[in-house]
Formats: sequence, C-alpha cells, structure tokens
Amino acid sequence: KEDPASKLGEFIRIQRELANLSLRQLSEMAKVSNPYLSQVERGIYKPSAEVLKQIANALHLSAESFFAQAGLLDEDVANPAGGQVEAAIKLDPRLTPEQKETLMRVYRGFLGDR
Amino acid sequence: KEDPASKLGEFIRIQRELANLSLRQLSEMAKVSNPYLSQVERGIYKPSAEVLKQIANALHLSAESFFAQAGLLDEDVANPAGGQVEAAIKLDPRLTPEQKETLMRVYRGFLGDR
DNA sequence: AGCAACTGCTTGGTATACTTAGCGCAGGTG
DNA sequence: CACCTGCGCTAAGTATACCAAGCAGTTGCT
Repeated sequence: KEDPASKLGEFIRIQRELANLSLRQLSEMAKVSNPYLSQVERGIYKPSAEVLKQIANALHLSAESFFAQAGLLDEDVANPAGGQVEAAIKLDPRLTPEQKETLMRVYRGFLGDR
Repeated sequence: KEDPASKLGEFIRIQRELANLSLRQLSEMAKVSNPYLSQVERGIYKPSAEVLKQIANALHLSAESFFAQAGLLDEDVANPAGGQVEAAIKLDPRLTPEQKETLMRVYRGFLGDR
C-alpha cells in the first residue's frame, strides 16, 4: 500500500476498468504483453517511461498525469515560474555559455531584490 | 543524429557541460554510475524515467523538459527554440515590468552579437 | 622525469523490465 | 454434458538498463 509502484498500478487498473477494457484489450492497445500489464497493475514491476506513455495514450489520458502518479514529476515545484526562465535560457541554442551565465546572474539578482 | 535516444543524450551532455560538471560529478549527483551516464549521453542506452528525473534534478532543470526531449511528452513545449526565453520572462510573476524590460534588452543584445 | 589526480571510456557482470507459452476458472453456446 | 471464448495469472525465458573494476589520455605539480 505504501509502495508508490503499487499506487501507480492501482491507478492504471482503475482507469482501465473505468474505460471498460479488459487487461488483454488494453495490453494490445498499449503494445505490451498482457501478463506484463497484469504485473504492472499489481505493483510487481514499474513500467518504463515509454510504456507508461503508451498506456496513457491508449487510455486517452495525459502522459503528465501518469508521470505524476508514478511520482516522477513531484520535483521542483518550489520554483514554478522561475524554473521556466532558467530552463528556457539554458535551452536556448543561440546563447554561448558565458552569455547564459550572465543572464542567469542578472535574473537571479532581480529575484533577490524582491 | 537520427536516433531519438542519441538526441536525448546530446541534450544531457550539453546541459552537463553548460553547468561545468564532469561526467563523474553529475553521475554522483544523479546517483548513477559514471560509465552508465557516459553511455546514456552517447545514445547507447535510454535511461529509465527515474534516472531521467534524477538527472534533471541534479541539473536544476524541470523533469518535463527532459521528458519532452526524450520524446515522452508529445504534447506541449517540446520546442526549445528562442521564443521560449522571452515567453518565460514575461510570465514570471516575480519580476517587475522594469526588470523584465532589462532582461529582454540583455537577452536580445546577446542574440544580436553572434 | 615521474607521480597524483583528474578526464571519458571499455569490459563483464547483475538486476529488472518485458515476452511467449500455458494454466485454471467463469460464463455462454450446441 | 462437451465445447468454446473470454478473463486474469504463473512460470520460464530473453532483452536491456544499470553497476563495479579498471584502462588510456591529459594536466599539473615537485
């Protein structure tokens, strides 16, 4: 019960039953074997990210909600908008490392003001 | 290049070098072995979702952007193209309008340099 | 020079994600 | 009754994610 893996499994099973799908039906849609899906739902195995995505798509649910259920997205909610700016800067291929460094410093300086 | 796994690997390597971290340093922070991280960066293996999350956290990046890079979040902001930085700045509630203006000017100045 | 402390990488193994074959049970059919 | 057809699950195997040990190259210090 405490196990996060079985929590994800329960979640999947509930969603599957809500959609009135059999284990085999869903397993075929998600392109995994039915025994494996069974084991995932019982928390024996934790599926890879790709399998998780395929299951989410098969159930017409967002991949994010699945990742969240799997405890994979619980991270730095501490800086919700702030992380966005830093991430965007780091991701920009048109900036040199030094320029990124400078931008970061300016940005963080502003945040410190507040 | 064609391989999506190696695309993720490149992304990780670039982010790691941007942070001025050695392979071993990052591997220790992300709690994986350094040879494995090396292989991930070269596209030989694709990391599990949990490892991906740990790497993202170690680099202070959002897990979402990593999942997007890994092709696991077909939806939203997969595109790291330039407009992202400006959008993120405008959306940050912790910045005053004047500070946003300044950041924009610095950012655009850098882009003009190249 | 030569040792020390780094860098990234190769090798060989273990753990775990995942599959194919098949079991036992519950409804319907004829 | 016998005979399907579906359900979920077990068992045994294969593929792959991941680790510990160690190697070659580079840098720097004495």
